[in-house]
Amino acid sequence: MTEIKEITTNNAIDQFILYWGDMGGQWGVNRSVAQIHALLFLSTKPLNAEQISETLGIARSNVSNSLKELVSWKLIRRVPIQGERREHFEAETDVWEMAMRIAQGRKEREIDPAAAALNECVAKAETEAGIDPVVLERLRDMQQFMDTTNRWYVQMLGVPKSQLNRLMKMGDKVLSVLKFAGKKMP
Amino acid sequence: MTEIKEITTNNAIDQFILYWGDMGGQWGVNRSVAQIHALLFLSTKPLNAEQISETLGIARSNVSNSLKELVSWKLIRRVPIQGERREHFEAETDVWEMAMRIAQGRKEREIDPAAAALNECVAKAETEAGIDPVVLERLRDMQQFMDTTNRWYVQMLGVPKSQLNRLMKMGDKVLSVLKFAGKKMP
DNA sequence: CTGTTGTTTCTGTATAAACAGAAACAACAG
DNA sequence: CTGTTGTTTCTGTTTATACAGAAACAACAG
Repeated sequence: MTEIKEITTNNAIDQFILYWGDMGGQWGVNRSVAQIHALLFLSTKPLNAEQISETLGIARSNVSNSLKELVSWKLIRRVPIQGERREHFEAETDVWEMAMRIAQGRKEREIDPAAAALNECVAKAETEAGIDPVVLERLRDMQQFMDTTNRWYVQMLGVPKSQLNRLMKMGDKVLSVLKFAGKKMP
Repeated sequence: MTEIKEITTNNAIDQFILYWGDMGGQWGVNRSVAQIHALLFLSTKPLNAEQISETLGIARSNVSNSLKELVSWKLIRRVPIQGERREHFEAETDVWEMAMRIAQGRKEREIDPAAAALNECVAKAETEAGIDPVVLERLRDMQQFMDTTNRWYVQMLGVPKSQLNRLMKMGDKVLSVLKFAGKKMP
């Protein structure tokens, strides 16, 4: 495994790590975390912090923190290796499982607090004198939307992967099966 | 409308703007953009850049740029006002429409490029000698997952709001209607 | 108890993003 | 043509985040 920080990156694995790295950046995840995840995702055997640090050219401490974060997301797990003192890690390789875990994490860390904040706002608006009814309505719409989305989200997280897969593959065909009125694209 | 940068923020509208502002921060959107969006979302009449700048205590230039970005996301639109020289703006207030626009924007700016990068990686891996078949398989799984998700996403974006709403409200009941085998939560 | 190995927390530095204010630009009225 | 009003782009500063390296800490072997 080469030092992937170098400019010359010609093999697919390194490129994937690089891409995944700054893709993470665009999301809330920082580069180190995303790169480590990518590395473990493509690794055929568990790796320890040392190896990761060397492979990616990331400081040992940084690796340690990033691993902790990835574990908390349940995207990787500690794996005890026979006759080895130090901890090894391997990634969840089932992509559906992965996606579910990420979705779960984002829900807890971002969506739920946002919903709570919104509820607070609506509650305050309701007791507040002199608030324009139109404004109140908009806040309520927003709240309701968030609520619906959230419920849906939770339920989907509970659906087994295989069924979810099938459901998504159906795409908008579900609509015709459910015999909803109206045409596609109004 | 008070200067919402102040610490004392007791009314619901300002609080919403504040929340929305750093909620945006957690997403890819910066605070200014999100705050302006929030302000317009709750405003009962179109506002011009000047008013926004004063209300939020954000530099005129910053407001201008943020407005441009919001327009590009189609979350707000320019509204000509009778007998007024300067441009006014109003927000899309239908929350479903709003969500669709955001989803659309994120797809174009983030998901599509990510998918393209991934395809490149897989292509490279396929021509590459000495790549572990397991690794190749993982990359392909990832690619396929992304593809499925993407297609689904596109199709859902084409579904009229009312139907989407109904669909989401059904939640996991769709599964039983579709008579999928297997139980919920394996 | 002391040396060794591995992990975590802390601290300063570098990097990138957001932002204000200024300058440049455009449209128009008189 | 010139002054006025509004908009956009540019530039330097501020602020937040990521990060490396050091220090502190823990577990254990001998």
